[in-house]
Amino acid sequence: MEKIFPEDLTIGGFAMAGGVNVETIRFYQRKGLLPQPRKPYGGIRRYGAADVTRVRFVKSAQRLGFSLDEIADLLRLEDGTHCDEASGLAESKLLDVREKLADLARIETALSSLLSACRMRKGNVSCPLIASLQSDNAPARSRNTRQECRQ
Amino acid sequence: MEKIFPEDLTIGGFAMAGGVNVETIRFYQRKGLLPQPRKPYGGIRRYGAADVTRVRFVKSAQRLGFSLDEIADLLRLEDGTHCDEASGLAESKLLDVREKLADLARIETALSSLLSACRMRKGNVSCPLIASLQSDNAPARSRNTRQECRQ
DNA sequence: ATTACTTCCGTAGCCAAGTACGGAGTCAAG
DNA sequence: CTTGACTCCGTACTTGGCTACGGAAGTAAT
Repeated sequence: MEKIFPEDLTIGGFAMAGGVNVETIRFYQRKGLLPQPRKPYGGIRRYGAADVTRVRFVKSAQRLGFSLDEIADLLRLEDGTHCDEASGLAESKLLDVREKLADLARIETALSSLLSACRMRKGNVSCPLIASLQSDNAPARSRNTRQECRQ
Repeated sequence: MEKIFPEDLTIGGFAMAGGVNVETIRFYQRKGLLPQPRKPYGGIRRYGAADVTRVRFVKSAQRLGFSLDEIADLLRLEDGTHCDEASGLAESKLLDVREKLADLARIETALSSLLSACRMRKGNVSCPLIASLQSDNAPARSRNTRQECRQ
């Protein structure tokens, strides 16, 4: 009832399970994002659930704006490096992630308030989307910077 | 005391204020991400604070994993479109943003617990970074999927 | 008016991240 | 033991997002 394939996908099945295409798998192997499993003597390589997990992680992190190189860093954190080597990296990534969280949260607020305002059809609701990512540098006299949804 | 230039940057100053290079400004204009201000008769275009705000928004959204096309969508939300046309788009972007938030939050948790574990030098702390983005598809029998930091 | 610095505009080049291609080898079914 | 589908591997092409280049024209200081 759980999972039928425990450890023996070919690259085709692996790609499908990971939601990417075969060439992408090979590309990631070349970049070192995925390990290349031993080839059983002139034969065909096999892949398991851990590989699928890993490729999905790559794709998710990518949607969050990390580059493949940054993702490689993250993966090195998880893999067998010493904790003390890793922790500096982890720390900087953590700051990075927290900034992204804050920015996203601001966008979320802006979008959802925009939506609820539009839903109750008040007309002329303000659309503070762009302003949502301001935070630091304030233009102060916002004459023409604040725009309105045309009812 | 507030801002010295209210509305009259040349493209060079604009680019500098936005933290991008001049060519990027032009590129965004071609893509429709920035409006091209009227050219005052065979002369040179001027830009203001609102433009700077806008280009910064683009850069921030990009760091969050949005493509220029998606950002154009977001900008259309803010600009003069009808609320009712916009709200469908806003809704789907909101879902998108919320997924990203959740993923980022999971990464954040994983990173910070990794860090604090490493700091108190317990040795053999687990590195649940990859697992953090799992949520839906569980490989169930995690035999070799869970790895450890080598002390 | 000359000089030095921009701007303008079009076109071309660059890098990251894939995606496609083609020929040779492998493998399971019939 | 052939056929069809797949793998392997190298190389080449594509797309998105810039970045650089080059010549003409504007502009500011000397």
